[in-house]
Amino acid sequence: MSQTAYRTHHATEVTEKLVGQRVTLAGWVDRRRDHGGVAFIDLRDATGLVQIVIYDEEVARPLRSEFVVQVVGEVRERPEGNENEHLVTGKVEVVVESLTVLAKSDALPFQVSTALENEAENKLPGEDVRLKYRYLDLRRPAMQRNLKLRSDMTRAARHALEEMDFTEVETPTFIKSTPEGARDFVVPARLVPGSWYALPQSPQLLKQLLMVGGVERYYQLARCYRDEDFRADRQPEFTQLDIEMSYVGQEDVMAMAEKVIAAIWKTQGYDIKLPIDRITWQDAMDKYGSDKPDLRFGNPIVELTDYFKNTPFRVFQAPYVGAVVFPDGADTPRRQFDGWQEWARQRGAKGLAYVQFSGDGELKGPVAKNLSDEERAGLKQAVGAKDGDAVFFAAGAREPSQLLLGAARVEIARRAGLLDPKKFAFTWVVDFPLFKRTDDPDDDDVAVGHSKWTSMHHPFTMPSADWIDKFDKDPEHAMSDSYDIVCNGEEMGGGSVRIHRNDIQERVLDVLGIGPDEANEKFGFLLEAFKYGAPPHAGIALGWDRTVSILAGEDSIRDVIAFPKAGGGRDPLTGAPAPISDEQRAETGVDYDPDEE
RNA sequence: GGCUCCGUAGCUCAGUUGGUUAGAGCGCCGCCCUGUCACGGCGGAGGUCACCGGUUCAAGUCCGGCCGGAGUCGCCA
Repeated sequence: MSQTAYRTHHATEVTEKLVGQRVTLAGWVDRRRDHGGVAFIDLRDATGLVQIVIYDEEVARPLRSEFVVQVVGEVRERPEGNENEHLVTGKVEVVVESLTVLAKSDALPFQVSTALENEAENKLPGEDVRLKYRYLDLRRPAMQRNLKLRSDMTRAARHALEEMDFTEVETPTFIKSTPEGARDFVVPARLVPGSWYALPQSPQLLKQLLMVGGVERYYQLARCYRDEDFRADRQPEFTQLDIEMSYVGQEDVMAMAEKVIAAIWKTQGYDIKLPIDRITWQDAMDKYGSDKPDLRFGNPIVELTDYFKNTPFRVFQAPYVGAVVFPDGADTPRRQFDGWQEWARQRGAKGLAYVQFSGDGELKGPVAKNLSDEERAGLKQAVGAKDGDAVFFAAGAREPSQLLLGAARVEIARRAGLLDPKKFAFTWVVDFPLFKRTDDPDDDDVAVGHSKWTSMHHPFTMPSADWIDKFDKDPEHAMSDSYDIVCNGEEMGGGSVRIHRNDIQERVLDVLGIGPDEANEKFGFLLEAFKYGAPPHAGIALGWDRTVSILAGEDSIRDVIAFPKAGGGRDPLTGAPAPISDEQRAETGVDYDPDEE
């Protein structure tokens, strides 16, 4: 790193090579160890630590944690036996000639010392405290690493895309509300009282307009906004790596995306085997009870509907019966199985039926006695269990049962410690249905559509080739050209071939219950653009925060965002959101009523 | 909006069956210490047990309410 007005070197550049040289360093006092007569300071900068030796008590005594200091001194080898093998700079130290306090620090609300980073029992403060003092939290090496990782990934993605002749285009963040399904954040338009901008949930329609505009290969790190409730992996504003291409089909986009993903993972030394495996949406649901299966481990769901078709057990007389093996779970104490019941109830299920295959081959558990002799005899083979395993069952409607089993499958693996964050299992999920049934067609909150059908992806998704002529005759079975990229049970991103013809777009909208008037009002600009020669196009968007958190091995996307929001959209640091003055409010035109005057 | 969990010192937490003056580690302040590296020693400050009410001779502890936080379901590319 280069020399600046305040330093000649960074901390970790101070190694044996510099012994005998005079250096000037600047950084924080990470820790002070004062022995009276001699004192040591760990000086921390962006690169790491180096030990400073001070013989002058007057200089050492006033120093406190997180003081910003500039140190001039000579590099020398540490005395025999005083090396610190944990530090890159552990063979040397800097003997202070002069030390300047550039800035003092009050006592900290929590400790940020690097030394505490490696101690497992050192617990982080609560997230609210971390976010209130985010600038201190960011000094911690773990956060520094995450921000650097994110930057490295961004650079790699940009580089890979530029190599493939993509053009980065910025799209506006004050737009007309685009119907993606989520609630929009809106901004009052002062100059047009009573009117509002929406912040984009994604640049979907804008990038399609870019395709019409002749930008054949577009990408953007796009900030997106959705006004929905919170989760650990959800923020009201988030970033997508948004990509769109003209004159391509599904395979072209997937091949391109694989190159980008491989380049990103390569920054951390991982070589991803290409092409990435694929699974159909139906298989993912049937085998893993999820449209984003975690494939770091096996143990698929087994369907037993046929097996139990003549069962005497009333609970299993259902449209769907499935099971998932709980390896070596037979000896689980009753209390823990009760815990699983509670776990299932929290997910909205009535419970989680189970049996145990004890070591002597006997079938135990509350469900066992309800089964016929024949069912008991063949069960082990039917579900693929072995002696010593337990098996969980779900029975009822197909999809909720599969989702429950899928969640149980992951929970079993989690408790068994099989979810290694340093192992990455990618898969494409393909062959999605075009539509899904809405639970409540009369629900006013449904942003798009007033029929019993809603888009699985979004309303601009192209039906697959063999459904183009008939998707509106049989919406239930119609398939689409869309694809999700999944890693470790998380949806990293998704995309689709888009509709570029108004006749198809209108038929899709018709299925969704959106008539021509409503379509024109909401996105007539897109339909009009399609009148003037729209090339076939397709694209994908990667949820960038989530992608970074996966590669960083962080559970929460907040740990890879410099200044994330806390729950409820609060920012504990700045206090946003906050009330505005009456004057500000009046200027926004929020209270404008066209019927007055 | 539903469900679960949490709220005790600056931070992380303990606090038994309700029982005297509410504790620990780290941090902070003072003094001592010439080879430490999560240095050490001695001393000290720091608490409306989130808040309101109730039961009780007695409440951090039990009950009701309320506020705040986290997770999750609903919701959400």
